[in-house]
Parts: sequence; structure tokens; C-alpha cells
Amino acid sequence: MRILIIEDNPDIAANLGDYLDEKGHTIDFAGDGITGLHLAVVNEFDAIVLDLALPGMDGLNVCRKLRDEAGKDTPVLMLTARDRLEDKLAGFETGADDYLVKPFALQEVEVRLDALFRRGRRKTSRELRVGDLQYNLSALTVNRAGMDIELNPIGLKLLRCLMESSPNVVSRAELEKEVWGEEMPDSDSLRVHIHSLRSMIDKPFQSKMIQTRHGIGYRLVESDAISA
Amino acid sequence: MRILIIEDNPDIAANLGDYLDEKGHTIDFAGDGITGLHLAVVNEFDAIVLDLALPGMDGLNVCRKLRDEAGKDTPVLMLTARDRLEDKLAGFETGADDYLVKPFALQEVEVRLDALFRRGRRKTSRELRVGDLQYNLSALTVNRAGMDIELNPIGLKLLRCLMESSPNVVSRAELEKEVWGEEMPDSDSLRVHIHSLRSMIDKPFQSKMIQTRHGIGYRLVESDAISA
DNA sequence: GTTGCTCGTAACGAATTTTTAACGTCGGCA
DNA sequence: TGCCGACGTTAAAAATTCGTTACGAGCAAC
Repeated sequence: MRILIIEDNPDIAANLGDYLDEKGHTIDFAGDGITGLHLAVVNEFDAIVLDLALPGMDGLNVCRKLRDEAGKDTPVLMLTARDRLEDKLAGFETGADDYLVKPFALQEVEVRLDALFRRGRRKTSRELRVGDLQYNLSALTVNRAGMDIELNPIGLKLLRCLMESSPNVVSRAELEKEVWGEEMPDSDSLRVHIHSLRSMIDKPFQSKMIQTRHGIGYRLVESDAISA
Repeated sequence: MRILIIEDNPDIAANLGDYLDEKGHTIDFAGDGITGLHLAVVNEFDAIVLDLALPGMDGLNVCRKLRDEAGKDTPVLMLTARDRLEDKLAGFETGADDYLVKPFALQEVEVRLDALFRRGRRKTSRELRVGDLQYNLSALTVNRAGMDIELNPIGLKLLRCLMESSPNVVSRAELEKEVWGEEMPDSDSLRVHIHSLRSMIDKPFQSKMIQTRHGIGYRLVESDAISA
């Protein structure tokens, strides 16, 4: 874990730095706000420990500029002697992630930094991709070659099933179960929905990504090259 | 923001719940550890406030089981009277994200919860913005193109949820849970509230930021350009 | 009490999706 | 080649979902 300590008191900085170094982290120091902000913007730290009383530039301003002007979302742990409520609120207001009042235990700093780091490692939005076709699972949107495509609920389910299995064949039975579960419609409406899905996915692009395997099912392939 | 409060003291729970509700959040309660763990596992909360002294199951165990057995990474803010260092370390050890010692200020709880939530969504601001629409989370005010807009509590919650997810689609189930938590109304009043929200957000500006995805949900977009 | 506001409920037409039905086409097989 | 089942296509019916309006209960301020 790479940590930046912005603190003008050399004793505190050295003390904290040594402790975190012992714990296996990599530490960088800044003795004033301007240097600290610069380092924070230029480098990629996993977390920043920020003192509020700083020469050059106040800690609150460092945090605000980091967030608003540099657009960095590096986790920030504020460290200060000010324990009044409004100070804390002001700290969080500027975009801090945690706020610890001096005097503090070194161990507490470390576990709080750990907690920030854990939370920072989060999975991003899931997305399926086959060729130039993209399916954003969290936004429930589909786009192909930069063009957004709005699909029905059933169209989305079918496409998802096909994309997850691509380039393998999916049997009609599987597709039907995916869409309707156990209670399927009386007639064979899957054909109709495949047709309308094709009209959205393939027709505007004059391609044939959705292929039919006669008597077996359907499959989705990147190119429309036909392989027997 | 959907929050679960696990706290056996009814006074504290009600006090905190009322405060957070006023701030535009949706609150669910659990009076003991078992119920709390169950709710936390089954539902998707944005954050959990967890008391450590609980009947049924200790708060530390609740957190541990939530993380290890259920695999949930919902942000957890521990709330307790124990202020010894080893208690704090034990709290973070079980996977807590923050640790606040009683007595605490209600405002501090809120800003800390908000910081946890922001971190989860990689946001660093107390203000939401989509196009020319702005939502100040601190003042609970909305304005568009310089015009202030006064919204109902429900309208605020809906808009907040839509803005946080923008431009992704939010299912009606998600919106309903965001507004009413577990106790939903019998009828489908979401449509009515969407309508009144539109009359405030879109109608005066002759735009269509709030779009309907038939059979899927709603989404908020910057422009009303329709992409096919 | 009165006023004003919010909220839940109900109702109904409009819009969209889904199902059904009908018919033409294609592919494998004797 | 000719048959038959599986598939593609289209149109219309049926079902679902949505937008809108209206009304009354509940509640707080006055």
C-alpha cells in the first residue's frame, strides 16, 4: 500500500512513517500543503494522511483542490488536533473519507487506512462483449459500433443468454427457460422474439451475428462468417 | 441512500432514524443481531449502522458473518460506547469501515455515512449534478439552470436515486425500496410520484430528462436526445 | 376548526410489449 | 424431386405497463 503523509511536524511524520513502513507500506512525505498537493496529483497513492494545520496551504484547501480541481478520488484521512464538530463536518465537506483527532494511536491510523483501502478496491460495472456488440449489465443498455440500442425486457434476456454462451450454440429450450422460466407461453413465440431481436441487432448493420442451427438452436458470433 | 440501523436501544434508534430520515434517507431497523444480519444479507443497503452491544448476536459477530459467510461488502459504521484501542482494532478487524464512539453527534454519523457511500461510488462531492440539474446533499436543495426547485421528501429521494445512478436505468423495485424501504404501499403509487417529479423537473423546462424504459424502469439523462 | 400540503388509492385511456395466429420459406431426407 | 417439420415474417389480438387526473385521509401550522 502506497501512502502519502502530508504533515509539517517532523516528529509526528517520522513516527507515523516509521510505523507504517514497518507494517509493510511504502511512504512518501510532504512537509507543506503545496508540495503535498503536487505529489498527490502527480502520483497514484492508495491513501493520503493529511494534517490540517499546514504551512503554505491549509489542509482543507489541499483536499478541496485535490477533489475538485485535480479530480482525484484518492482516499484521504484527515489528522488534526481540532475536535470540534464543525471542524469535522468541514473536513468531510471538502471530501475527506475519515477524520481522526490527535492524539491518536498509530495502530488506529493503520486500521483506518486499511479500511479505506479495502473499500477502494471495488469491482467495476459488469459488461458483456462480443465483437462490436456491448451489453452493460448494470445500465441495462446495449450498443453496437457506438450506436445505442433500446431492447425490450425479453430482448435483453435473450441477448444476454446468447452473449454469455457465445460462440456456443444455445438450444431453444434453454432460451425459453431463460426468458419464461417454467411457465412458457402456449404457442412458439420464441421465433417472433428472435426475429425482433435480429431486427434490432443485425438488420441495421446488415450483419448476421445471430445464427440459426437448424433443429438445434441459436448462437451469437462475432463475424457473420458461416462455419459448418 | 438506504440505511440499516442495528441497535437495541429504541431511543437511540428512533433518534438517529428520525434524523437520517429528515436528511432524505430511507431507514430500516433491527433490534437485535440476528434480525439485523438477516436483513443485511437479504437486502441491498447503502450503509449499515451497527451497535456492538446487541442481544441475540454480538455486533462484531454480525459484521464478521456478514463479510465472511454472506460475502457482503456493504459499508459498516460501528457505533459503540467502548473506546479502548483494542475494541476499535477488533472492530476494523471484523471488516468495519468506520468506528464511532458514543456519545456522538447525529451530524457526524451522517457525514461519515455519506463519506462511506461516496467512496463506494467513487464520488467525492456532497453535490450531485446531471446536466444543468444540481442536487445539494447538504442543504437538500435542488436547482436547475439557476432556478430553485422545491421538492417533496419523496421527490427528493427519487431524484437522488436517479441522479446517483444516472445515466443507468433504475428498476421500479429499486426505486420503491429506496423510497419506502421494506414497507411499501399496497398500490402502485410510484407512477404518481414520478409524474409529480416530472412536473417539477421536466415540465417547466420542456425537457425529458426522466425517461421511461417500458417494463424495466426509469433513468435520468442529461439531454433528451433519443438514441436508437 | 380551518387551511394547506403531502401522500396513498383508484380509475381509465394511451402506449408499449407480448402472445397468438396465419402463411411463406428453407433445409434435411427418402 | 417431393415431403415434412422447423424456421422467418407479418399482422393483429391480448396483456401488461404507463401517464394522468381526481379524491379523500392524515398531518402540521395557524
